[in-house]
Amino acid sequence: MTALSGRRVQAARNDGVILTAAREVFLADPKAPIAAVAERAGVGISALYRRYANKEDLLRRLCHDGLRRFNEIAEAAAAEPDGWAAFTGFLADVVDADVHSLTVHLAGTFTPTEDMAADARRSGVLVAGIVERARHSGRLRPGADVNDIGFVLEACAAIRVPDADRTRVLRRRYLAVIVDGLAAPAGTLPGPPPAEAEANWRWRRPR
Amino acid sequence: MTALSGRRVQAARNDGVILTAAREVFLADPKAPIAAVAERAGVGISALYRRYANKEDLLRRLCHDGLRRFNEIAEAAAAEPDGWAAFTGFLADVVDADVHSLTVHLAGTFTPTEDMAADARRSGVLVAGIVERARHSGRLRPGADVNDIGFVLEACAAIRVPDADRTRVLRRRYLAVIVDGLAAPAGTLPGPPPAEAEANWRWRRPR
DNA sequence: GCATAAGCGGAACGAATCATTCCGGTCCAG
DNA sequence: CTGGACCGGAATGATTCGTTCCGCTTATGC
Repeated sequence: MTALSGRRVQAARNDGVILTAAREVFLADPKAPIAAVAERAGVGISALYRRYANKEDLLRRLCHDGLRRFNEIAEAAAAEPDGWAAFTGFLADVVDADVHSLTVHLAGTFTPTEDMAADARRSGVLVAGIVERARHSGRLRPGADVNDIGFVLEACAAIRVPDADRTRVLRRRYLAVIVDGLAAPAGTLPGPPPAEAEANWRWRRPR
Repeated sequence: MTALSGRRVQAARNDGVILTAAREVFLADPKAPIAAVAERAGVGISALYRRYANKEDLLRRLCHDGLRRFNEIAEAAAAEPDGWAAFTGFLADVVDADVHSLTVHLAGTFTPTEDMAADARRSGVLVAGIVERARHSGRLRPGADVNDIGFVLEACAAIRVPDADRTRVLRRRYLAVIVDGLAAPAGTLPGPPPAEAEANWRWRRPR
């Protein structure tokens, strides 16, 4: 018997426990101390340092996971045949996954790896495709731009109340408002859309 | 001659300089040290401590000023005869004044005074009036609620790029989207609107 | 003129706060 | 039986900040 109730299994379980604990803690307070994560996970500090060389490593991992999750969702949206449904479904899923709160608040606390930069480039491509299909469906307001998406998600991530479930519901509420605003056959939007540089600066690596 | 170039005048000028410096610094980083404010203002730390007993006092003052500014804008909106224009103009002005970024991020770092709580109550009343008039104009989407306003403003305040002017333009852009979404004759909004308690918890005083 | 003190710059101090290391322990694999 | 993987948590050392303090400058009141 290789697995079952051994020290190894316990350790493997801790891997997950620590990661979700870290997610929860840093979601609530991006500047939280490492000790808070350990406490939340119900493990000692050593269990953390055995897995990650330092805090920055953990943060990087957390963000990279979020980025990958984002890309998964974006890829899933490609499967939806209706371009507009793909677009709105994509936004809703990303908001639900709460991927943005983390990446947004943790930005600048670590230097992105080349891998992350690559994944970030990939999300750009994926989102561009989703927006293009939405535009092609004829329901997307003219003037809406690929680079608007990140900011829209950021706006939703800003919605917050102490209760997590309620937060999700409220975010959906305002996302609905925004989506309707993006679908409106209304006039032109004020100001130029964000440049790519304005949308992606978080993932840019220091030279 | 009582005023002109005396020590008194210089001091009075510092009052303003310090306040705007503090606003700028804490807007950029809510956890900024007091020394950063002094540096930005081009004065010594003593100049700060001569005016405010401690950091919390300064933060309170800053927030209270913001709250008062908010109420001024709300009162000004009452002068606009068209209910819908009053509503949209009010939102635009508040977003431009950038009143929310401060109050939102600084919440919890100090305990509100009774005066602030009173002003907060007053803004509730003012906003309720504005929303009521918007509803009466027939252009406000059914289901939109008074307590939605704070969250909408919070969402806009989350929009941020390094350049301040560009930030203002982008915020206006997404506010336009949201306003169109709030005007849409579209279907009902998902989930119940925020309860008053969810909208006002920042200004509640600890018992 | 001159003593007084308001107003101020900035160094010094002391309390926290953290990331990280280290020192035993525990308990499976071989 | 035993070496080592795994872990809890105290100890450490650096850093960050709020606040205080000291000495200087210069209006101002007499």
